[in-house]
Amino acid sequence: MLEPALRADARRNLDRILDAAAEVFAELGPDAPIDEIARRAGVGHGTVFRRFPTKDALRAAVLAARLEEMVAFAGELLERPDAGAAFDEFVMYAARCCRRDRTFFEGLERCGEQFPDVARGKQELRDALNKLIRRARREGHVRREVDARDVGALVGAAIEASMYTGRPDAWRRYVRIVLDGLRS
Amino acid sequence: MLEPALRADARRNLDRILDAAAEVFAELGPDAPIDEIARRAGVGHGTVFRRFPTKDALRAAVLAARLEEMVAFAGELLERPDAGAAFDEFVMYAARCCRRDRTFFEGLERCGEQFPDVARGKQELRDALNKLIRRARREGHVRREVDARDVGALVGAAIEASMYTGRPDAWRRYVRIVLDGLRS
DNA sequence: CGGTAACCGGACTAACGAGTCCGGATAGTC
DNA sequence: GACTATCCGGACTCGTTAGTCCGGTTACCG
Repeated sequence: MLEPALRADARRNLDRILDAAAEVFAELGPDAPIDEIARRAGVGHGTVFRRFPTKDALRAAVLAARLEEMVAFAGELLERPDAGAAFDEFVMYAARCCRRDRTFFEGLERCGEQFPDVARGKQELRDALNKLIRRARREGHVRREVDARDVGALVGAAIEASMYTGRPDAWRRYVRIVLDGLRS
Repeated sequence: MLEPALRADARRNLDRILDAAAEVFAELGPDAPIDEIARRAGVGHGTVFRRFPTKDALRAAVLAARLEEMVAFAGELLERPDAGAAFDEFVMYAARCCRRDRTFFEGLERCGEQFPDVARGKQELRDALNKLIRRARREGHVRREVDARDVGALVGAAIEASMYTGRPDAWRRYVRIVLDGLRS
């Protein structure tokens, strides 16, 4: 980044804001009030708006960071010899991400193509996941017509489902049901 | 109901409000503004509030009506000889309901136990669905530990998922994947 | 240290949506 | 057709939240 080196206090506050935003969005969903984020970051809300012109921009920044992590992890899994296990592991990992942050999935859709970082992250994640799927398919571990979008959607759905039912521990079971369904 | 016979105009407006509410909630989600409902019903919003003291109450009325329909349909399916097919058909029917109205599932959770009509409808639906599941299980059509809550949540979530992905036509495929997963 | 550019926070505006209320209109009754 | 209980709609209040702005403060650099 070619930002002209943020002043030390500004840098610190920016980090705090990002952390707080991730936390608050995760807890309260994508419509969480900015004031709550500022409060938790120990900062006036004017400070939030100087860094991020709109709430959408802040959401996008949080999402982009998370996407980057996921892409990196998917890359690691592509090195694993057992394609089926790698696929399953990624799905479980993605499920945990969705679980930690119910904003994640909904946010991805909302941010549309408006934010280049998010758009790029989405594309990279899809590409990586598609590679995992193709490998797993060769081993008969995933049924034909399924692709990254489908898997993403269904996993997100399973997590939301486990929230809805008031059985937050059911998520593993639900993800496994979906994995079985994906097999054929 | 022992309401002392609504005046003709009042009755007409009440019906319009309920229709409009169902339509608007379906389109805009459970946070849809009351003003929009009033506008579509061709009525001032004061009129809406006289019938339903809060937005929650209006939502509850819409939900209760829908639940009643679903319970009736489940009852019919229990007469069918082929338990597996009946179960599948109910799931597809429920999916169509969720699809028509994205408020439906989320609304059910929000309305908690606050509204007796909704609570009763939920219970009746769960009971009926559990009967369908038990019958289907005897035919090996549904795996062990699954119950009505699980099925409802997974189906609802699968529908939402198909919306998110920007592939609104994928819902049949997703529901089928879930059904396969439920089989074992 | 002192000067200055950058930063901070909170008071402010504007928009929006839920719920209240009352003056005027209307349906039903005799 | 007139009377009255009921209903209607829109103007109003109130609370919430996104986004703006500026007076005061603080970190960096020489």
